Amino acid sequence: MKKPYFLSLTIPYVNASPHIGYALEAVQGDAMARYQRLCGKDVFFVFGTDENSLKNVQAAQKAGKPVQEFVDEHAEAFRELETILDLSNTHFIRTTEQRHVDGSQKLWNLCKKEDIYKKAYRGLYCVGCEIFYAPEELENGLCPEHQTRPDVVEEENYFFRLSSYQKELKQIIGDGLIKVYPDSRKNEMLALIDKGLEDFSISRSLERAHGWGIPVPGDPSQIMYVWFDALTNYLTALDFHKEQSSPYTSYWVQPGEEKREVIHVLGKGVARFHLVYWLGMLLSAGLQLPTSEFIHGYITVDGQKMSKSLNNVIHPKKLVETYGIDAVRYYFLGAISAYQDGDFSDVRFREIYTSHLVNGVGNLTSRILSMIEKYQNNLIPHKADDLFDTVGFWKKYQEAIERFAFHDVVHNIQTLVTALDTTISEEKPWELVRKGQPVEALFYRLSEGLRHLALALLPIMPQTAENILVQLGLDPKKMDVLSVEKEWGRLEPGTRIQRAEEVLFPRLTS
RNA sequence: CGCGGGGUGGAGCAGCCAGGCAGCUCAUCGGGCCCAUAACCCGAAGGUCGCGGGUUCGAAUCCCGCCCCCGCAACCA
Repeated sequence: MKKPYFLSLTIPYVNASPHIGYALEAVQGDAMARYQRLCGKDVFFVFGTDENSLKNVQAAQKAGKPVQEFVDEHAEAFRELETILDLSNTHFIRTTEQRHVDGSQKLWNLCKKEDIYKKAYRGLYCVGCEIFYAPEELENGLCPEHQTRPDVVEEENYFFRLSSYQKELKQIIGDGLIKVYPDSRKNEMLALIDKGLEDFSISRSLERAHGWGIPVPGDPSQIMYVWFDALTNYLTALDFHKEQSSPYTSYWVQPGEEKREVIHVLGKGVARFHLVYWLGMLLSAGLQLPTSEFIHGYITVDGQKMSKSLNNVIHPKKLVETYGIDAVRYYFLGAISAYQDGDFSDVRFREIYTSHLVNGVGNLTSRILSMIEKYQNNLIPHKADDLFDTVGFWKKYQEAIERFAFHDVVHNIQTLVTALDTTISEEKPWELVRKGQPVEALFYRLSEGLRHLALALLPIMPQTAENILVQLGLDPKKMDVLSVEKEWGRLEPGTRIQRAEEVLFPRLTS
């Protein structure tokens, strides 16, 4: 039986169309999911949409549409990322689904009674924005958006007693019971916990929420506020609401499994909610915790933060239309550090596209295949030993990808590309052929090396990788697990290559 | 004294936690090759590793102080 592996992305608000920041997370999560699947695991990979927020209500009003209609349309735009970015997610969750409503209420009810209590919440509220402001956010005491004086509003809300879990959370994160990538985020969270955790509000009045959202169990005057209605998607996607066996049982609980694997992928902005609030909620409910959390940085555009006011927001759909899915995936995974903020610029994108993909992977593939075609009559010659230390290559590759260091993974792949290119230049097969000297061993090494390259590219650029495998005369559908495929010599002599007409990455014209 | 991240050849970054020849990608210059998508390979130039001090045989790396940039600043995801 395959080992279960759960991986989630965060769920974005649907009040705007998806930008490349979300695409970064989606591609990173997808690369990991594909890698784990390659390792033979049974991967439950979910993403979805956060539709309960007041922000969505406001956006719908602005668009002059009923809220449900509005979120339906926008959820679809996010779901489109599946095809736009070639995501391999197995599930999709919308927080307006009934199973999510049921599951969220179930989690609320499971929390210890003493952890949820009512308290007066008081704050500065702007009627125009319909949000509360912290005093320091105001400009001369006025709402920065509307230039009006916010009202002092007080209402009864439910609060979650996070303060009770301070010690436990510190231990869980500090002792590495939950692995946090990268380390710097772990330290940041520990520092945050050390400063003291305050209880947080988990509901809003029905009125203030415009009646939109999930009702608090047993109190119809209150609507759940973000934490219990959004973070819970990780459970409800697994049909947590069901009493009997469900994906929740097999992927989250995994009875009898020694080493559970439950992974959240998220952005730095929501780290504290996932590593503090969410864990606190799970602890209170007596449920098992995730096992790792990977926290990526944000994307800037030409060195600046993406924002509507700067009008520099980039949408993945357009990017993919221009450069192709795999080029976009490659940039996000290889040209940006997985652990820090990264920059996107058109100039750099084109630079990477040309040097790494056109001149690198693409050119190398046609180089090798055309020689097999020309000099070996399209047939893979007899086997020869490994010239490229693929054992060492895979060791580094796996070590890097398992800590989500996709930039290292891609760098490793580039090194293999260079090694293959260098070998060709040094061995000069065309010269050997002219002189009538043996070339079979060299061609086997090159084509088997190319197979390893394609294998390594599967999580990064799935379409390109499969394309190369097909050209090598292999069937990507009939692949074995990575531990078997990464052995040298899997490419059988006599295999007929199927060289494609089109080039892998066309050169940019302008 | 709020928190975090960053400041490394022209550009973008790795290296720092566990001190030991300053590395990668791109760009530039010179050479080679002709299998390949005018691609590829080799070589060269280019850096006071933000600044000042300290520890050490030895510091980009550890310690102290300072400057600059970017996020976040807690019921605002």
